[in-house]
Parts: sequence; C-alpha cells; structure tokens
Amino acid sequence: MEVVRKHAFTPQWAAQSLRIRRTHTIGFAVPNLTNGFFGQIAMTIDAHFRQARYGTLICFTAKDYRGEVESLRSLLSKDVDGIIFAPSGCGGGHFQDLPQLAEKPLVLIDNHCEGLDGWYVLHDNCYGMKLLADHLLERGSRRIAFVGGPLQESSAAERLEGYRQALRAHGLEPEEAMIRVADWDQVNGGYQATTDLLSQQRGRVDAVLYGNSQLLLGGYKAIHGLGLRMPADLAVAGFDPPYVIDSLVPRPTSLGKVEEEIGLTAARLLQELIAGGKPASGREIRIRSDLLIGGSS
Amino acid sequence: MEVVRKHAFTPQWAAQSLRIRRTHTIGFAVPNLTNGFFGQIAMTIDAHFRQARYGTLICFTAKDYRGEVESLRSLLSKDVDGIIFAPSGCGGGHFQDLPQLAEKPLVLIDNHCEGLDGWYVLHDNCYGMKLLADHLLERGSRRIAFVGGPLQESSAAERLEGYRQALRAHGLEPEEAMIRVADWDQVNGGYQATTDLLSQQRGRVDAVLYGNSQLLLGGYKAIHGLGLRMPADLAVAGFDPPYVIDSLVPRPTSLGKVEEEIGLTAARLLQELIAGGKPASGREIRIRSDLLIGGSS
DNA sequence: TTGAAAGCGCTAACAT
DNA sequence: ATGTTAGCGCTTTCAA
Repeated sequence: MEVVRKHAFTPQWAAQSLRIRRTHTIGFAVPNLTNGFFGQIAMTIDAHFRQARYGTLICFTAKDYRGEVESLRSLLSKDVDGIIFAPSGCGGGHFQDLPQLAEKPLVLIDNHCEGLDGWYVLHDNCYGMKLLADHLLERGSRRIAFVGGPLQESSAAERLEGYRQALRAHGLEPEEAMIRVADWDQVNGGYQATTDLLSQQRGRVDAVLYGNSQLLLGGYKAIHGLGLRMPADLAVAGFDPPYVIDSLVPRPTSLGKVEEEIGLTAARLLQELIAGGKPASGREIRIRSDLLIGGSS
Repeated sequence: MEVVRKHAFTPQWAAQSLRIRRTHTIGFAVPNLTNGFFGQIAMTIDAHFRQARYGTLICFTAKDYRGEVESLRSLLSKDVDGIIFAPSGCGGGHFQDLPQLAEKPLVLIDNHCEGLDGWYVLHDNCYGMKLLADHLLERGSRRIAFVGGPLQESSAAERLEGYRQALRAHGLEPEEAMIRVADWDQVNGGYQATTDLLSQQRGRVDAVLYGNSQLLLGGYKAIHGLGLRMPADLAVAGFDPPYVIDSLVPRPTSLGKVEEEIGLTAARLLQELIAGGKPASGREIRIRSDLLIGGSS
C-alpha cells in the first residue's frame, strides 16, 4: 500500500473493465450543444457521475434518426454501462437494429421516442404552458397566438396542448390561424413565424406565447422591427428562459430553469439502473418549473 | 466473415484496448458548456474523431486550478489516447503532479496555460481586437473605452493589448480610467462594468469595446437602461459574436465565428500527434476571423 | 493472513 | 493460407 501511494499507482482502466465487465463510462447522446440547454444538463450529469468515478462519453446525434441510431450504436460499441439519450422525435421504430440497447440501462430526456422503451425524465410541458397561458389570460389578454416547435417532438406537441387546454378552460376556442409551427432550433424560425403571424392577423393579436427561448428571441427581433411595444401593444411570454434573459429589454416572462433538475434526476435514475436497482419512481418523471413574470407581459 | 456479419459482431472494446494499448478515446477538458462556445467546439471535435471511431470523453474543469488538475487526472486515469484542454488561466505550475501528462498527446485551446507544454490552437486575440478598434477609430470614435475579462486569462490580456496597440497606432494614449476588467462569464459582469464606466466617465466616452459576447450582452442591457442610442450616442463592438446576434437590436459589430475552425484544427492536430506524426505547423496555431460590421457602430 | 493462478476477449507472433 | 498460443493488467477464487 505504501508503494502504491508512493508511485501514484492507478489501475489500468481497460484491464479493469475487461475483468469486471464494467467500463465505468456512461454515454450521453444529444442533438446539439449550441445553446447551453443540453450543455448545462451535460455538466450536471458529469458532475454527478464523477463522484462515482464514471466518465461521460458524449455523442452528437445530428438530429435525424439515422444519426441517432448511429450515435447509439457508437456508444454501445464502446460498452458504456448506461446511456442518457435526448431524442429529437424524428421517426421511431428503427431502434430494433440495436438489440444490445434493450439490455442497457437507458434514460431518455426531453422528448418521447417512439418505439424505444426506457425510463423518461421530461419537463411537464403541458402544465408549464398552461401556467404561462393562464398568466396571459389573467392579465387580460384574449387574442393569444402561439408559436411552437415541430409537432413530431413530443415536447412541442405537449406545449401546444397546454396552450389549447388553458384557452378552453377560459371559454375560448383555439383558432388554427393563431397557431404557428416553426423550426425552434434557430432564432430565425421565430422571426419568420412572428412576422408572418402579425402581418396576417394584424390587429387581432394581443399576446404571443413562444414554445421555447429560440423562438422567443426571434419574436423579439420581429416585434422590435415592427416598432411594437411590449407589453402595451403585445404581451409576450416564452416557455424556457433564454440564457441571455438578463440582457433582453423588456425581460421576458418565462418558466424557471430546469436543466439542473433534469440532469440530476436523469443521472440518479441511470445510476440506480446501472446498480441493478428498481427505481421507486414511475417510468416517467415529470419536472415542473414555476412562472417568472418579466416586463414583457 | 459471414458469421461475423450475421451476428453483428463487434470487438469488445475493453479487451481490444487492453491488447492494443489504445483506448480509442480522447478527452476534452473544458470549463463549461453553458454558452455554446465550447459546445460548438465539442461538436466539431466529436464529429472529426467519430470518423476514426474515437469516442470523446468530456470533463468539466470547474474553472479553478484544483478542478483542472482533477479533471486531467480523471481523463488520464481513463487512459485516453490524447487530450484537448481549454484552460482558464488560473494558476500554473501545478501540473507537475501529473507525470503521465507529459507523455500524452495534448492540445490546448483558447488560453495559454503556464507551466504546461503542449500544442496550442488559439484565437489571434491581439489581431482581432485591433481590427475592431481600428474600425471604431476609422468611423470617428476617439474616446473608446474597453471592458474585458480577467487578465490571468491570456486571451483577455491579449485582447486588451490589441486595443492598446490600435489606439497607440492612431496616436492616442490608452487611459486606465477607460479600461474595466470584469467577470466575463456572466452577463452581469458586463452590465456592472458598463454602468460603472458610463457613470464615472459620463460624456467622455463615445465608444465601448467588449472583450467577449457575455460582456457585450451586459453592456447592451446597461446602455438600453440608460436610454442611450447606439451608435448615435455610443458606438459598440464586441469580440466574438453572441449566438443570439440575430435578435439583438441593433445588431452588434463583432468578429466572425471561430468555433468550427478552432475545433477542427485542434482535432486534426491531436489526431496527428496520436498517430505519432510530427505536425508541420508550429507549436502555436493562431486562428483569425474577420470583422462583421453591425448597426451598433 | 498471504500467495498463486485462472481467465476476461482480444491481437500478434509464430507454427503448421 | 490456415491454425495455435502467449499475454495485455487486472480481479477473484482457491490453496497454503
């Protein structure tokens, strides 16, 4: 033991893995790290697993089903002990090509994935969007438009559903003409959708709800461009808080951050699965966040 | 071979690593992934190494020297074949505790690291800041203030140096009172520094140069809050482009993106080092980007 | 309590 | 061209 300490001996990891049949590595498959959302989650996951001397192998899915299968295959080929996967709702049923996946501890986050069973950690999208819509309704908005993400992503579909439920609960019938679907990974999607919406429905809109922070940022640009004032001419709220929330004028109303909670919950769940435990929670855990009212509404 | 294909056989990675003494894994040690900058770099690196069937082990350094040493130790203990490390300029000389590091292919990015020799891929900070300062000077600004990051980060120090050189080249002597150093990882640093600067130097400042995009975002908030108009009252430019550049009003003047180029250059360099080659480039590669003039100046 | 040995799955060197 | 075997560094079992 003295000699061990003296020479700073560390077990060789490949040999150890081979013997104990554990690589002490988890895989994190994620569509992108450009906007900080998954980055924060990655940091939380890594921080959690580091304590258990696990490494985090990161892998980008390129946001198409081919890329997702390829990423998972790549993680499996590296014999990770478990996987956290953020699917992008693009086509399901193609995961049967990965028979090893069925036996691997698997936690999915952010979106549902058709034909892939595992444990889920998801935002409570419907609840959150209802919170936002209720807030707009309570402040007096009646003609609320919605700009959301592509409906094949379950998170986008659930957010739209929350919007619809909130309107109906207030005796309003959601109108298709007030709903826009856009590419919610880029600011430009929100810009286009907002410009389009406000030109078609000129004067008929008194508030806009955005499905995520990218869309809201695009919306801000469009609204500023049209010379409209928030919240006087138009009340605005978005689902998740932009990381630049502090420098936007006016500060947008949104929900609170959930990255840490999603990351930590997923990491703990995966660790329990790897240890062979039976998690007490259901197969699906929903994370809720509360309303942060800003100057935009 | 038919049987191999039929059963979709994949060599077991731990056994293979043990035998060939290569893990086919590289490590990426990075201070954070919250703002997309390192996220983009990570994606580029992973995309490059994926072709060579290498996995990317990611590791967060927590931005203090203790955390950095700990992260590198953790990567070394996993026997990665090479490391890409983004140091944060916090204290040097503590890396002697890691004797294995000396023999490991190592590429450093973004900042210099005292007492750690490896190959560097860095932004040409001095050149870039000169480009920005020259632009402001040419448009007629004479009282240009500078809000930058902590000087222990070489990138921050070099940017400040570029600012000074540009002023001197135009016959102006940089004044200490016009220079602020702030925590450039958070928007609030730029907000505080700008507020402070503009209240102390009221009327004496006609332009502000920001050391990075976080600082610039904070500056925007402060400038909007004071009711100043860009560029009429104050011309503004920042070093790197905020990822929300498209939704800021006015669009900020900044340099172009370098994430892909830094990531790809570092990845190629590391791959060559791992292969045992002698890179043709020098020990230090500088990436330049050009000026993107926006409405803020 | 301490020591010896088998074997995890693979690759490379060697023998046929 | 094909088949056989030693051994990578570790853990675990079994023996002294």
